[in-house]
Amino acid sequence: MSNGSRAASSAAARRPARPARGRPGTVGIKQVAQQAGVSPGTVSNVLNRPERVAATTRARVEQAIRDLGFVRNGSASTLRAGQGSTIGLMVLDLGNPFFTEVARGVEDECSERGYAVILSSSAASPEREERNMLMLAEQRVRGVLITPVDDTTARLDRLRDRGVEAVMLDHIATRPHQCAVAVDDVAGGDMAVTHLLDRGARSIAYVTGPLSIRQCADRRTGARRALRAPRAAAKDLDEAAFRDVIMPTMTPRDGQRAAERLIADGPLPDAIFCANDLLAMGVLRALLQGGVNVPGDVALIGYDDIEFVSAAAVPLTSIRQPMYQLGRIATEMLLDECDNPAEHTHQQVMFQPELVVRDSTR
Amino acid sequence: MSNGSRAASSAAARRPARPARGRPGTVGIKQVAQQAGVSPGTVSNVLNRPERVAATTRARVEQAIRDLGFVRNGSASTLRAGQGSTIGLMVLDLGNPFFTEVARGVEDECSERGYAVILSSSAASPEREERNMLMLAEQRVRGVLITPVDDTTARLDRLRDRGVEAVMLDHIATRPHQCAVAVDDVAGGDMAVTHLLDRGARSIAYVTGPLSIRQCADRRTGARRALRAPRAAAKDLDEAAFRDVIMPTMTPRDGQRAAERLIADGPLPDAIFCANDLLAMGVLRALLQGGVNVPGDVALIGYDDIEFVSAAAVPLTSIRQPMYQLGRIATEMLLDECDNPAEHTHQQVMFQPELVVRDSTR
DNA sequence: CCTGGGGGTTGACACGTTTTAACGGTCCAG
DNA sequence: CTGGACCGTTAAAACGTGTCAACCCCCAGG
Repeated sequence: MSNGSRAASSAAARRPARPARGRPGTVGIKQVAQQAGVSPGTVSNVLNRPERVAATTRARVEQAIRDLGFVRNGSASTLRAGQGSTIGLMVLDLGNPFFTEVARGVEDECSERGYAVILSSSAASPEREERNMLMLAEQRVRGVLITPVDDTTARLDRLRDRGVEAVMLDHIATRPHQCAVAVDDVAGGDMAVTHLLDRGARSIAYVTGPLSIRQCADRRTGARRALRAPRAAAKDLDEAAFRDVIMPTMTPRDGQRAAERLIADGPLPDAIFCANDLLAMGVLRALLQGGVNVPGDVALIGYDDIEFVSAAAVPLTSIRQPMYQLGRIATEMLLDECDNPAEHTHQQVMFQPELVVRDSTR
Repeated sequence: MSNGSRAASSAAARRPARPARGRPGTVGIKQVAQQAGVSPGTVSNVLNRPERVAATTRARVEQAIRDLGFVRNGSASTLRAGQGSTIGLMVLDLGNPFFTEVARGVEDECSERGYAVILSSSAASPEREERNMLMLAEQRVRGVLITPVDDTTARLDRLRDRGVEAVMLDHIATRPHQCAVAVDDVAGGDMAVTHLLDRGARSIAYVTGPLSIRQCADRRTGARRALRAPRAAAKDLDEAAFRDVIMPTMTPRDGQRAAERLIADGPLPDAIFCANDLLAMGVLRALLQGGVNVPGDVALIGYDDIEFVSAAAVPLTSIRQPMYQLGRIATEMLLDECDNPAEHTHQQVMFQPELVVRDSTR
């Protein structure tokens, strides 16, 4: 479908015979030892506990390492040590900017601490999640950061019995002996609707994806909570002022259709709250095309605060989630758990979202 | 900065003592063999060449594997075999939707073929690239997909000498004995400007990032080529109709500033070509705010065709790059090179971009 | 001069798997 | 009845590193 036509300018050169210097990777700890005139054990010490070896010897070994271009064999280390220095990251959907930002945080933290990240996407399929989890287990990852596709608790417990720690991402832990990092979606929904009420809205539509998605449901719960709060009661408002528009998916196109439906169905609400910035951008477009003034006639607020909403025709107010931080903190917790499991206490960190006000509600 | 306040609801449960079933991961091929009443070698055969072992024996072994929850130790396999089944993916910037899409393609292809992906970001820093490359080498990856931060050819050659194959992503190979996959940016620039000319534009501004970025420079080259083409000459146009607006970075904010400058500087061009959709969205916003009609007064075209441009106030025409395909094909080429290096021919595949016309040039 | 001690280094073994040559058993053909 | 071929299985030797007990040497103290 979207594949550009491929023009192979493949003049293509036959691979030249491998350089004569022998099979690659043959430079091991032994060769280094020989070159430096020490025993293999000493080389290993230089690599892992440099303080135990005399400065002059160390220098000699390090020189030999450089001369020979030695690179430590991670498999052998891992095999011998019983544990490696890689972690697994299993996300729901690589196409979603949310997970991309999380991944960025994870990668940065790992890179700084000398860990490697094995990336894996379940693409929301339990089978694929299962398959990739097995692969991670085979790789003997130190731990796993996972956004579970459904209730994966049983699988995670099995993993942990095998020594693979896990931290759940953007998901509440169902068991106490489990780390989890999430953002408070109920608070986010509350925050959004409270803001709309403060701006004078007296009727609100909630444009969302399926309520079977936890995030959509939680944000809705928060929204309705805001309508029961004293602040709303003082204005003589209640949940009757609230209306759902449920779409099957959460793309801009869905948002557009939702707004068209709202326009067709009769009197517009004062404000629209979208479960997602992509939906919000679609809604915005339909409203503008329909001659509706934003925020004059209808105020609009999205969720996630992805980069692009500030560049929309009317910059969108949104609820910001600390996505990058989410990744970093989760990684920190996981590595802490790995490094000293003895005194590690399982935590369930809940981040608070943040309201970012822009023109669409001003 | 952007970290939501963290509210640790860390009632936190002390980790329960490890289940008594002994150290985890202790289930090896030996235990399976004992349980099934065969020798370790047979278990290995069941795992790797099932056809060589009698059906009944195989069933017995498989049952034992299930009963014990055995998971093959990848490190040991890799150590013994001398090569594993992971590849490295080194991108320039995980925040860029372009690389995200590429990564999605890579991950899908690998997942299907049973490979694991180690994700790594150089964040445009040569030091970090070097550091992470070392890590990949230690992991004994089968090969590397890399978007080089600068001229990394020397490093890549060293890698290849150690048996790590490499395919360059979105970059032209400088040596023939090297695989590379890229998109033809010159053609893309040509395509964009040709389209603008066809629509009747007689003066064009090119809003771009630094021309030291290859992509920006190539697209510009293509744009100017279009102005020298017969089609342009027939309309009595030449390169004088072309103007650069160079910004330090390529965010929506930069685009906005660029457009403001164009408005301030005097007569607007008939059309604006942006090196990037993010820039284009900023330009669009500034134009609309300034009361400029798009496409009536000024036509606008972006580059990349990221998902959001179709949801902009005026849906943007853009040049689509087959990002997902780029990742898949590159992975295919790399794995092919790994699987039979003997008869592998190095290819340099150049994808052709595609024009996607929307309202902003209609 | 002898002894004790300690820092520095050594060498052998273990990690879990794959591989290969050798082995025993079975069946068929001579 | 016997020799050989074939099939399935086995035992043992690697892969490259980390660990640890033992060892060597040199020096300080007796």
